[in-house]
Amino acid sequence: MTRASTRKPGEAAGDEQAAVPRRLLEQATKLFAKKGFDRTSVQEIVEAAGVTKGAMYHYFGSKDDLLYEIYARVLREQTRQLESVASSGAPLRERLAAAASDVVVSSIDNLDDNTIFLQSMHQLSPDKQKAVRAERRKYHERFRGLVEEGQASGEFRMDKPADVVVDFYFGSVHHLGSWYHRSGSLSARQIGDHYADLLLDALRPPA
Amino acid sequence: MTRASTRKPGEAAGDEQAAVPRRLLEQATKLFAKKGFDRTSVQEIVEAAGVTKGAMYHYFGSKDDLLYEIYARVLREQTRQLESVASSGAPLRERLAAAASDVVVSSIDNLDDNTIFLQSMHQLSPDKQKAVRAERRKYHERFRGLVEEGQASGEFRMDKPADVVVDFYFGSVHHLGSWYHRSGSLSARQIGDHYADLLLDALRPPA
DNA sequence: GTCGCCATACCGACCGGTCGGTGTCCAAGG
DNA sequence: CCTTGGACACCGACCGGTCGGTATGGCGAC
Repeated sequence: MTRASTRKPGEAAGDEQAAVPRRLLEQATKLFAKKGFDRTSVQEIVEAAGVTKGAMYHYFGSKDDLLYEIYARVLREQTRQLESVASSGAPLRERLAAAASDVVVSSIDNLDDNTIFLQSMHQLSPDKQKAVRAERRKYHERFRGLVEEGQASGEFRMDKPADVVVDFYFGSVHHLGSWYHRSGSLSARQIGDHYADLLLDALRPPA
Repeated sequence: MTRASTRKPGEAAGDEQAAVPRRLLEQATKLFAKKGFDRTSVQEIVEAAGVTKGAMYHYFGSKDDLLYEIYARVLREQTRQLESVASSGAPLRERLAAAASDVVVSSIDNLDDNTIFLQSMHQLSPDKQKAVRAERRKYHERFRGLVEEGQASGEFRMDKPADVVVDFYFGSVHHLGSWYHRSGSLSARQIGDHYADLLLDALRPPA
């Protein structure tokens, strides 16, 4: 009954039939963002992905694993992007502005992941939660390094601790999902640039 | 077995034996903040409060109601505080700075409520969620009014939409719970003043 | 008596995870 | 060429346990 089955397992199958693990992750992301982790049953996920529980527990050890994989994917991508921007040869202010704007744009592009991050992280098992926090911490530290660099060079004000500034900014970023809607009049890039402006201007030395 | 029961219901009972609804709300707040709404069973709440499910369902219609009451209490208090600060006769910048700093301090004083707000709002029934959002919206609009007032008078930059600025700032505030710890070296008021400074300085007209 | 307040016992729904089995493909043996 | 066997991918019925909510009854105050 399975059509087009002359396909190597694990192989990408054009753009019609995605691999099962990917479909699972994709649907789980949507459902977790819409109803929350605890309110989404494994049954719902597998139905949305068009498979059965057997398939899911074949690829993932638990429902927790599913959530963890979603996090890990997002974190890897954001860290990669930050590293690439932060280590370019551009002037500091430009690098910080680009990093600040980019993280907004990518957060909006993947609003679902962002929402899940916000709402469901504390529902992970303690050890996996620790792993996520560690990765996240590395990201924040890299970003903080940029702020400190500007403070050391005198470009930025020094009367605000860099870590407070970083938490201040990422609070704003993480909360995008609670108010941003595609139907709004501002594009993701516009929001990103506004946010980056606000951050950079808040960092100007006081008059 | 209930001692000291010669007490009018609804009456405050010294400082030893709080009223049952209050105890329920108090313990529910702690547990929701620690484990999340869905992970906290009604059984755990009533045990922590020293009563049984019969008592809880006598005072509250559902587990949802408990959560809703917690929200409503916080929102009433924050709105009251903002109104009082915003309508004083002080200069605009002082009023906005006070409002911005106060909301940080009160968010830190009640970190549990703040955490719950962040994590569990979407688990309310749709109509109650709507009620909470409406109240919250009123709060944001009042705050935005201050920003717009400063833009109209030329004190603040006009190239950033006021609602973006407000969402930017409250994102930061809502996320305090995810990083602030009492053990840190900064007091609630210090954080509040830093945040208010960052907001006010970000609003300075660009050079 | 009856009314507010609460305890106890219990129900039905549902959920994450398991487990024995099935269909398919490929490689080796004859 | 056909057979065998076993690795892989997946199915779906089922289980133990938990949870929100309810029905009933008791008890003290008026």
